[in-house]
Amino acid sequence: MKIGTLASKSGCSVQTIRFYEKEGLLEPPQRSEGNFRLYDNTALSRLRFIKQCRTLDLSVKEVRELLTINGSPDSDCGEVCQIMDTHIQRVEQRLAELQDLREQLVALSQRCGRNRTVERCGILHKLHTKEKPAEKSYPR
Amino acid sequence: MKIGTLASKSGCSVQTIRFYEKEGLLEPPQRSEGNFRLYDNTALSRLRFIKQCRTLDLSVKEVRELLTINGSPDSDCGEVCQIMDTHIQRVEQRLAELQDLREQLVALSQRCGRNRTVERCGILHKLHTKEKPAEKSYPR
DNA sequence: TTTAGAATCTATACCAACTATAGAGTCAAC
DNA sequence: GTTGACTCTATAGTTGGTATAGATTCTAAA
Repeated sequence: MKIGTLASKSGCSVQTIRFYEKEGLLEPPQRSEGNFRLYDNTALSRLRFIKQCRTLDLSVKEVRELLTINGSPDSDCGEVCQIMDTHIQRVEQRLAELQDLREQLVALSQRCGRNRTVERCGILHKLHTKEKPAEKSYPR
Repeated sequence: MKIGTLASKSGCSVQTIRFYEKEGLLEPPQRSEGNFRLYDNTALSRLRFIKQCRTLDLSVKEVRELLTINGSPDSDCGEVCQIMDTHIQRVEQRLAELQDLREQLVALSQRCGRNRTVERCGILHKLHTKEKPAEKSYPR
């Protein structure tokens, strides 16, 4: 099948498929006489695996690692578990940060009784607070 | 004060300050004879305001809007409230997505009893599931 | 058979919000 | 006068794609 067919079967865009190839997630496929990429069902499976991983927010690098590990079926799967655990921790940390952020935002939002002048807006006032805010990081 | 001093007083890096200037958040400051940027306390306040907003994950564009609004103290603050409300909704949506994601990841992680071969790893097996996953978006 | 349109190709630029580097210039102290 | 800290501009890199441009290739109707 050509790239457009693979795209609709996988739910990835054509550009994304080419991008994954460039990133080494998909192997360079065969080419037709006219230089069109030709895929088989193995490629489709692999692409679905990749998409599944990306839906779970694993990075492209992690997906690449998982694919490599997957290529040696007899080694043990410790690295897989490791990657997942690390990822879960990342997600949980971000979750905590966002919950905290949400609270701050809601509290801030309530400081304005609405329909005030800019000069008297409680939100802007609070944002102008001089305190050096505590160091917090919201990466990515 | 020079840019390094402003950086340590504000908690922003020197490069970030120059970046904010390029992005129109900070006005181009005076320059010394040797072409060094020279800031006053007004610039420091403004930068702290910007940092506060960024800590709350408002986009640079939104911060620029807030700064503009802030420049006309007599107009009403409806736009401010609007920006905050929209932002809160965004944060809440992302929060919901992440919670869902976390559940999926934990469930997936539990499928491997650890110390298996790659071939028998429940995580990898599940990731290879052929089902076309439901459309979900985790933007940004 | 011609020809229009769809699909594909490569290469490049763009997004956000910085961070990092190179190579040059400025300034203070010893 | 020279070392070293600081600053300057300009450019590239980060992540995971998306969006072009311009050239080919293929397909289907006239």
